[in-house]
Amino acid sequence: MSSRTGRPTLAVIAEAAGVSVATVSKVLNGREDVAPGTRALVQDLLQRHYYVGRGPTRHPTVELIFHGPLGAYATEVLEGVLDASAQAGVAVVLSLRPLEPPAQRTPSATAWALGLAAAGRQAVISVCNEIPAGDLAALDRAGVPLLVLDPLVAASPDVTSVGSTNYAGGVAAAEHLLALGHRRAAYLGGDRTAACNQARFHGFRGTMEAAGCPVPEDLVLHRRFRYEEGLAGGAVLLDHPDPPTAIFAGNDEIAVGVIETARTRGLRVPDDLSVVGFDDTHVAQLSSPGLTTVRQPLRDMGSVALRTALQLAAGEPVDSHHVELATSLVVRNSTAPPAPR
Amino acid sequence: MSSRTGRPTLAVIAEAAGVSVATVSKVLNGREDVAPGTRALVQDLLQRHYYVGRGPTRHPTVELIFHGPLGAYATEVLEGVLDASAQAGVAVVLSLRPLEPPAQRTPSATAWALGLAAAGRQAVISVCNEIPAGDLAALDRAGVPLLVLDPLVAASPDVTSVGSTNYAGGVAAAEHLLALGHRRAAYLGGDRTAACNQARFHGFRGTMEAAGCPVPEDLVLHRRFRYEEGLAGGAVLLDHPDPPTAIFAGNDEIAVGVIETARTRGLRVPDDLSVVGFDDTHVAQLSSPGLTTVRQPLRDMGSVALRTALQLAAGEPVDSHHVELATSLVVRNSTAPPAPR
DNA sequence: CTGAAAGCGCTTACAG
DNA sequence: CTGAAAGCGCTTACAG
Repeated sequence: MSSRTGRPTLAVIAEAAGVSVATVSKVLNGREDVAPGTRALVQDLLQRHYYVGRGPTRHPTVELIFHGPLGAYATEVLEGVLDASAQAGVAVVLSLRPLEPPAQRTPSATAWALGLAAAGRQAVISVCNEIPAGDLAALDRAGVPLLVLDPLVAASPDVTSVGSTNYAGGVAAAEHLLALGHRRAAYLGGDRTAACNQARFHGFRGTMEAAGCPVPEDLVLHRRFRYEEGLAGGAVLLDHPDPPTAIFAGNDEIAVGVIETARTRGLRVPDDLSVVGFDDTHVAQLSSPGLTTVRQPLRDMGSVALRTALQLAAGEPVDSHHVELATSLVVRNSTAPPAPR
Repeated sequence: MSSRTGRPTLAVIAEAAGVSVATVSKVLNGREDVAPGTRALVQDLLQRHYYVGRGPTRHPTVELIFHGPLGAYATEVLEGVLDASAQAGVAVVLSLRPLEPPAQRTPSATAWALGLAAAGRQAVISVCNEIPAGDLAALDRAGVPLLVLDPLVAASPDVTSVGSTNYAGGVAAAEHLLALGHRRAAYLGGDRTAACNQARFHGFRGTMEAAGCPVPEDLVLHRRFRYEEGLAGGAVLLDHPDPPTAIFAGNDEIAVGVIETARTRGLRVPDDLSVVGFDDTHVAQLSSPGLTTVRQPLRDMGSVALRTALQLAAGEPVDSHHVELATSLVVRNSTAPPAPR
């Protein structure tokens, strides 16, 4: 019947419960001044009738924003966010917001942020981006909290963010290669300005250096986090008159590109060249040979991001404005001791 | 000021426009009985004040549902859906709904569908699934239209769906291999019951047969659309006493698995074995050698799906309860003439 | 084409 | 702890 009549109203519930509309309203709004028995009864009836009210607050949503093309990285993050959101009973609205010069952006940052607030977003999760100051201010004015996942710029105290231990990951990659006996290793990274890229590089270079195997400057390349850059950057490194015996790539896609370039030159991986990636996305598993890589717990990062975003939305204090989840080395078949000279 | 006062109300707009609240309400609801000048004025003011009203209908959303783990396939579909949704001004809520036995499902189909309706979903897009009859009926009762993208079961007139020309894709794969001179080809497909898998297989087998090169029954395997199945299924096919010179895989992931298995056996692709995939996702490009594959326009399918879903939501008639977008063969380096015997 | 007035669904300050 | 009553934001049938 209630399906015939459309959505149930408070009046219907009140009628069924034998209480006033006001009381039902109180239960709905979590007021304290309701007797436990009454509350339980009303809550039960609300459920039974699939009461849903109106307005977006009844159906909380979080906006998850990616800024570039979606790849294997996005996929893992997404699964983590969706897992946590299902548990929290929050819907996730996905959107793509390419990073354009502010002037070209439509709608303006203000309209965009107000639109999100109006649509009832509890919070915004922005993945892997250097969020424009304009957007940040607009979100703030609109009262929508922001959480940055895997921030591209060093974590500022103004912005809450979740990342992984990129520096430690770089250290682990170096230690692995050193243990195998490599003394001459190269770094082929992603965007020079990205904090994660910098941290990976510094962990790697510092560890190699401390072991007496400094990474020569001309074996360090910062490109972009893409397969094509692995292809091209790998070629540059392998063209070196004294080429490296191992290459640590800024992410898995770059690593797979390097492997492909090695292959086209008749080099065998790992016999003639060792390659280490970063991320441990699906592409690392599909790679041939299987890619030794530094695993980022992207799924967990997604889950933590969502939960933290909801904390911010609820006005609860967060433990720290930036947390990092642990990376770990996953050894597969793309690394081996260097070929004897 | 309006930011201080919270969201603007109709009264604010009416005041600013010098008309009554009733008139503003009419403009908002698209009523006819408003003078064009008045309408324009009010609409302008509504914009300026970022009027947003309340209730979900002001902020239309479409629910996009995936049923398995997200992979490269999902990524492409997603981008297409998001493209179209940005243009249409509709938010996309993403969710994962694993296909479990109905009894184990929480919440029940009814509660789930009513929840979607209550949250204001204009429509549901379900990707690649055999939608349980219970869900279907529940959505229907809740008044939420459903669109299936790449349906796993043959398109029934009750359900609107968007797919691609799988049969033609199978034909194209066969023709390509035949043109290269292959006479003994195998099929390593995905789920036997999936309509898309069946269509690919039948197009392939029929074309091979018509050319006088029937595909032997023991060179046909239906497994699942996964890399691991390519690994294992490829081994079975290559273990055949009279192994095929080419394998047509049900999707790219399977194809990459086959290539890997070939490699571990010292077979070179394409010299010793040709492999054709299906989908042309990112994994086909990352594959080494680059994978020859039948391209599904997954992005376009996503866009069409969203637009069609909105048509259904608006009660507009759709051209056909099922449309298929064209597949096309993308030739890369995993196919070549068979090695001379 | 416009708006006064009645009404709907909900919330809240307050009396009991 | 409960609910009558006032009020808010919006919609709509209807009079002009």
